[in-house]
Amino acid sequence: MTSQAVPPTTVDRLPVYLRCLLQAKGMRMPVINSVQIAEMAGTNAAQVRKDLSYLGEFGTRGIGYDVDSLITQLSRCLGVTEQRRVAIVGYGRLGSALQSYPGFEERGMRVVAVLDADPSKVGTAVNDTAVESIDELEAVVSREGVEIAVLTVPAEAAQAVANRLVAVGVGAIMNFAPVRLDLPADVAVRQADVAGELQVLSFHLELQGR
Amino acid sequence: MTSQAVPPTTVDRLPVYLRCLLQAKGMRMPVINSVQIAEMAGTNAAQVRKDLSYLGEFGTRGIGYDVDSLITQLSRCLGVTEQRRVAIVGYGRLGSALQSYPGFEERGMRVVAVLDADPSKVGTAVNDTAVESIDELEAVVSREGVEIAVLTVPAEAAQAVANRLVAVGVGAIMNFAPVRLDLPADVAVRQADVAGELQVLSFHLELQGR
DNA sequence: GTATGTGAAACGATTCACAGCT
DNA sequence: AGCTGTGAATCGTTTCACATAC
Repeated sequence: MTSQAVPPTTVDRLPVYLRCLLQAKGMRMPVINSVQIAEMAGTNAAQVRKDLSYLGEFGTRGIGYDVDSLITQLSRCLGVTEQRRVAIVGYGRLGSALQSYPGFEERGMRVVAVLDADPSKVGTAVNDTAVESIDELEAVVSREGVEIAVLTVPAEAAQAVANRLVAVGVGAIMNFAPVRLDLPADVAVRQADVAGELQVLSFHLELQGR
Repeated sequence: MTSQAVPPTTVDRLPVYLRCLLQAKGMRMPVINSVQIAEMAGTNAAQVRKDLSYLGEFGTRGIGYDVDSLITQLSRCLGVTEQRRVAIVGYGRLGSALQSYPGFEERGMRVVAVLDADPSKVGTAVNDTAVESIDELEAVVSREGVEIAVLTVPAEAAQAVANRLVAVGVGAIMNFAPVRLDLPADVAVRQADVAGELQVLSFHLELQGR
């Protein structure tokens, strides 16, 4: 039923659509159409319809999309009907900021473990989760059933830690260290590089002679 | 000299190339070729050459690229030969993590101002920068010559704060709030949405039946 | 009448393959 | 001989426009 081969560009937009639909639900809209979704998401209606059509036929011609049912469908496609089990590896400033970010729970992400190499940080309790030693990485990942890891360790450590995560079965990694990870093709990796993003903004300023 | 119309996909990769070159410089490599850059950056050689060719002719046939001079060229294109003046707006956990991130300075970004709406945070000194009131936004931006703003305010406040930033002449905004900003076309905007990124990873897990 | 779903057209990005320079 | 720079070919994405369904 779920057609294979959803284009990557489409996948990147799905979380945006889901956010818009939740917002529409918050505004008590029972039904929404592609023009409205596009407006909220910052794209155009044709794009919205094409994107959704890769996942199935969720709309009703002449009417639009039922907000609740489209939320259900998108959540299913994104695999966030159950909370995903997330570990934060590296409890520095960024790691701790992410650990206490309230936006995760409501979007299907539960932080179930926090790891750090620094013994002085280990044992610190944050919310209901304690910081555990990175030496215990394998045990913690198994015990908690970690599915996604967020890497906020120093750049030098990132590859080694990623290797260990993959070896214990973690299939998805979001990497905040400014290094490219070399991992098996079946592991999903997203790279976050804030300084790099700022440089892209700087490029645009430069173009305008600023 | 700088040819117009560099494809956006190319621009996104330029910070990656610059990072790789700095790494090569650190390894005392005087010269590098497109195969080596590609390997470090996680692309292929043809892509690297095409990308660089949009910016100019920086290489020497039969030899490769002089590392130092390519660093200079890329830094120039990205507009980071001088430090860019950055303001962090919203001194919550994420804002404070970014404020103290050491990776900015070495990549051409200087945090010159930190703003927050909470009076209890105002006046707190961090590094050499004090947190100032968001009421003073216009004055601070002018005084410090802010070029790029990093928005780490609550989602509800993001659009209003962004409007004020643009009105005082900020031309580039990196937005961490999970809302699409509606701004004039000449303002450069990058959206960061960590929860959304994690949902994309979740999609890939779901595909593999995980 | 209205809005979806989708082939076809237009557009943009990546890869190929080689001429041109060192 | 070796590596860049680049047209041409391929591939993927977006947009158009309309048949189809309500």
